[in-house]
Amino acid sequence: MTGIRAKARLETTSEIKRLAREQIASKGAANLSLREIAREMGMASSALYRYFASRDQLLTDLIIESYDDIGSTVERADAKCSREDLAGRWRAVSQSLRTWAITNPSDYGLIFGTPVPGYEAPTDTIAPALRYTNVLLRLLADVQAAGCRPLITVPTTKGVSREYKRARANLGINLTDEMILAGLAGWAALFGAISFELFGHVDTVFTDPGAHFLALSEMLGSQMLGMK
Amino acid sequence: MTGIRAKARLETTSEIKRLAREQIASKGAANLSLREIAREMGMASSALYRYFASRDQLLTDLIIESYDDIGSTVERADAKCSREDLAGRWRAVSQSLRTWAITNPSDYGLIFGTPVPGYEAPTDTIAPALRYTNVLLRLLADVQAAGCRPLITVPTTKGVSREYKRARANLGINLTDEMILAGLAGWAALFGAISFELFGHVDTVFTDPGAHFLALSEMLGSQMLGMK
DNA sequence: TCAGTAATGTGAGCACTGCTCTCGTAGTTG
DNA sequence: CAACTACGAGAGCAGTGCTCACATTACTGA
Repeated sequence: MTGIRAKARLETTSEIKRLAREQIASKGAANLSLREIAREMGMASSALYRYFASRDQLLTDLIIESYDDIGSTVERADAKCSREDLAGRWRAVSQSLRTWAITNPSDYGLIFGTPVPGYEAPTDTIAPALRYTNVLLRLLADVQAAGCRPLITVPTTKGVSREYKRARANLGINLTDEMILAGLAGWAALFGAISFELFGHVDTVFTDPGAHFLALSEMLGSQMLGMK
Repeated sequence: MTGIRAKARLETTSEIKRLAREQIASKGAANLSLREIAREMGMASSALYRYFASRDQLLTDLIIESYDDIGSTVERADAKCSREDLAGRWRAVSQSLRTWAITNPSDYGLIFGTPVPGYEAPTDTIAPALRYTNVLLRLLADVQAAGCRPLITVPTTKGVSREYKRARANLGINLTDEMILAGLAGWAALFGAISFELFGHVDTVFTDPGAHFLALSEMLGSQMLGMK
């Protein structure tokens, strides 16, 4: 059963992934080299294909792990707060997002950066990708249930409410149009700010982007989303 | 002066760039192959190095062109509006941003996607990169001058106003803390939303992301930024 | 227990990549 | 017209992902 091979396989697999992450961090996903991994491990490059069908498969596995990592990080941050402390939960979630992104910049790039054209995200990635999303959705539901109202209204554009109706169905939630718009706006602002910071678009403007990010998330939570 | 060579050089250079963009669009920046470009042009691969010092140099040149392209697109959209029509200008700018991104997805990815670690953006890219930013900054300045006030206040976090003071100096602008925060929030939300859409993170949620984007930008402009 | 099977590692090899170097040719310029 | 320089060709180097035939070695069922 749990013989020598099964154990060795696990170890080899995770060692490959570890070295792959190292390479991606130092030289970028584009320059990930299976041969170099094999060299570092002292084995023939062809042996790697016993563990991963291709370079793309290895990358996909790393992406799934990263989704799970950010998912559990955000879940933990949210779980630490009292359920009624909505503003505190929003703060915890947004801070944990940025912290995770800064700690694992190459993983963030892997997930939220430029995708490879034609790379169809395998279905295996969908569930892990939903974990961090669900934390926000649950928070929004709790906000709505607590009677908080976002400080905004939805412009009466034809098609918008139909689109939001569809979103409710697809995501299995029951949020008002205002809440959906406000939630997506906050979500987009957080990730936009993190991407700007991580991808080097505000280097010349800020010296302490964290201070701005904190102000941003406070503003989004308390004022736009109306959390108390 | 303007001999046969000078003319041929311009033509060859732009033909290389054209084919490069084609390749990036179909196979991604990571899979851009100089040899394939040479093959398609019917010339030796080594000849390409008379025009671009390296693959990276070619990519850098493409990035600069893209910055200029998005910059002029946004400038044109803004210029079409009456100066006093602040809400109209915001709408025009944000719509032109998304339209450009959707029309040129690979260029958007090149600029706003995952950067290559260690790739130091050459100084040549700074000026073109500021063009689209400046359109927003001028709009924010006009909004402030018109007496509009964003519907938000800046949380009194220590360090934030110091940071915004620095931003004022670095960008050569004179906006209030509220306006800076609101402007950056709106900016981040727009790009966050575009990135989510383009990089395939809302595929399963929306069928017409444009409707949501319009609602988002209207909300950001009229309510968060307080444009009239 | 022991033969058969399946998992694992090897090394050669194919077709590709970016890039360099030498060498000949053909525009340009004093 | 001679000297110079820009340009293109082709060979070659070191690297890549991936495949395949071939050993070896751990597991497994009779």
